[in-house]
Amino acid sequence: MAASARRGPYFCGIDAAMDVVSGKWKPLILWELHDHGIRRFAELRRGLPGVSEKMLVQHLREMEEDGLVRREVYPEVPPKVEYSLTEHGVSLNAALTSLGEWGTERMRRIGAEKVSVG
Amino acid sequence: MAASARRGPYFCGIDAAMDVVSGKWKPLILWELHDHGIRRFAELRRGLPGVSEKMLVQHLREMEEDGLVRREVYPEVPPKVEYSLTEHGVSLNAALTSLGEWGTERMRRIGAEKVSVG
DNA sequence: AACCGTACTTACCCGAGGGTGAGTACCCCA
DNA sequence: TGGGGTACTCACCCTCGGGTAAGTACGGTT
Repeated sequence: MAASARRGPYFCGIDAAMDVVSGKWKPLILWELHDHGIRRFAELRRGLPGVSEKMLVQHLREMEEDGLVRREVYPEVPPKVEYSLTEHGVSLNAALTSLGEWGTERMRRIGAEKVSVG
Repeated sequence: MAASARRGPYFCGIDAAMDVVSGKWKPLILWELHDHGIRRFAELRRGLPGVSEKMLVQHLREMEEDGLVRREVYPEVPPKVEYSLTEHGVSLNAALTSLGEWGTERMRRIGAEKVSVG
């Protein structure tokens, strides 16, 4: 508890949306889940080069709380947990596409590099 | 110097766009300038309830560096500085509208309050 | 018996982002 | 003469987001 002071009050819609997406890895998680449909914890970890397990768990939990991500646990002996997007997660992703295009255009403009997976 | 480690490398376009918008007041500044066209420093300060002068200057400078904001100084005796959006600022604002709509919808869903201007 | 892989939790630490409050130079107005 | 308005700068402080590293319970592999 005392985890987050989220859920407003907000200045505007942008503010409310940013609250949910702010976090170093959240847009990437969103994209990864949108791209693959369903991902297990370790798959996500491998898909986000550089993320720590702590942050991945933490972000996933917050996104679950915010209704963006669905978490399904299989009570098997080697643990198995599957993550996927809810309809709200999907629609958020859609709302982010134009921003993504703007960012891509900006990267082109300023000649920024992409992070390499190494 | 040593001001910002911005300008990538980025994971993706979202990342590049978020870099430019991340900052407590930046989306609000963007909106305020889009809404009024041209604003002076003190007008912006009054338009963003709660912002400190330090943060306002700092954000405006970064947004100027990032090519979002145009800063015009009039060498008058009571200082006069006018801020407005560049074409990149305008297009970023446009790219943010769908996100803003998503956020507004989310506020409605969770029943979040708006910040009151007092 | 030792080690890897699953999906985490816990404790600790650091730097940056942001807030507070003061100072600056000049003018206008009461 | 003093207070308010213009647009800032500077120094200090403090929270918190994020990183590192270790521990956990269980089984399959070598």
